[in-house]
Amino acid sequence: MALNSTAYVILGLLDGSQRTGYEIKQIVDRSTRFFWTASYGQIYPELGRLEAAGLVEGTERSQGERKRKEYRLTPAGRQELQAWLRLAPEVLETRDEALLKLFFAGSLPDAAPKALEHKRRLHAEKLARLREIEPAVAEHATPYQYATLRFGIALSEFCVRWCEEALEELPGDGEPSNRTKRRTA
Amino acid sequence: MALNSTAYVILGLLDGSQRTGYEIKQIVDRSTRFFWTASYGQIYPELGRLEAAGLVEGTERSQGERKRKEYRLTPAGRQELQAWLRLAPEVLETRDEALLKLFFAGSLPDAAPKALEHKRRLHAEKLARLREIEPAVAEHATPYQYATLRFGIALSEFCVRWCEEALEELPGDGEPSNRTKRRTA
DNA sequence: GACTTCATGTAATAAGTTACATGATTCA
DNA sequence: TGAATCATGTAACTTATTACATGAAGTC
Repeated sequence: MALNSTAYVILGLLDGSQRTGYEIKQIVDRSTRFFWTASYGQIYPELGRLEAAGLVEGTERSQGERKRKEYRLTPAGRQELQAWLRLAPEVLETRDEALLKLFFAGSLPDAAPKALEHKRRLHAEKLARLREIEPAVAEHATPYQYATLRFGIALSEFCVRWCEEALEELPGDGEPSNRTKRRTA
Repeated sequence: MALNSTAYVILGLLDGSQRTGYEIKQIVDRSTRFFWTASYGQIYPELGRLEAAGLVEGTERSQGERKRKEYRLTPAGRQELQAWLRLAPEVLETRDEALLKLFFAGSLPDAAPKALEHKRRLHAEKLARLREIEPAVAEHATPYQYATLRFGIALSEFCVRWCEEALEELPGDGEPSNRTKRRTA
């Protein structure tokens, strides 16, 4: 059937519960966002395509004047989700701007500690957000969903620690004006 | 000037060396690829735009009939690179399909150990590629470039270990037919 | 002579973000 | 009554991938 990744996020979130596009977006933002994002501009058109393909089914649940369309998985949609789950995952990508700046830190004095400090801060912020949602996930989500969260937490902790250690090991650390290493190769 | 991220990868790689688009792609594939990718479809058009903006300068170095255009950084290009290095990094994104499958593992019996095994394998493969290039990087690259590589290695090791531990902690591990947890919430 | 690498580029497509437009309901 | 939240959707744009087309030079 060749669906895109957003489609599987939607199918997965609809398995067992009926949800609106808005609710799907809310859940993504509080859970999969940390390793897989989706925007309204993807979710709403994709819901339409999935409905046309018979993988989800939408029901109007408008209360009064307020429109609201709840989607649920069809048997075909569930099969599609399971078929995807059986395939070996391939995508494993990262975009880390702080690391890119560290990579090029030879082009500007003092860029390395700055990059490491910022990287540390970004991981610490992510860690804080993950810890915030932890109690709710531990109670309400599946053990697998909780496992992905614990992975995110452990990973962020590791990254924060690594940055701190790298900052300490940096030659000339502490003393701000001591910038030696330069490069022209 | 509002350049895109590919532009900075190019500027960074041209600082100190003249290179062709082809060489830039080769270097990206062996270094920044692990945290920041760029394809030919981005690199060649971007080199054209950067030249039009006066940030890089290309020189024909065709040997015989074989065309070859080497680019080098202009002073304006170097300033642009340094200005970018001074800004706080923001982008920190991950796309992890294995984690997404673990997240939805409640929708298919046995999906969780499979996802974890695949995730472990992907990290182990990445780790192997990073270790392969380590000696060359340790010798020829800047200490900052080497630092980013060591981060990649340490991170991959962490991920491999986490997957192994998670597999052990999984209820019903080892015995293949013992799949309990299901979910319909 | 065949294969690989060096080398440049474009076209088509896919994926993803952001901003906008609209409006009801709920809560303080 | 004013702000926040619920709710749907589209348009414009940016970003990125993939495949294609072309051909010289070097290697086995």
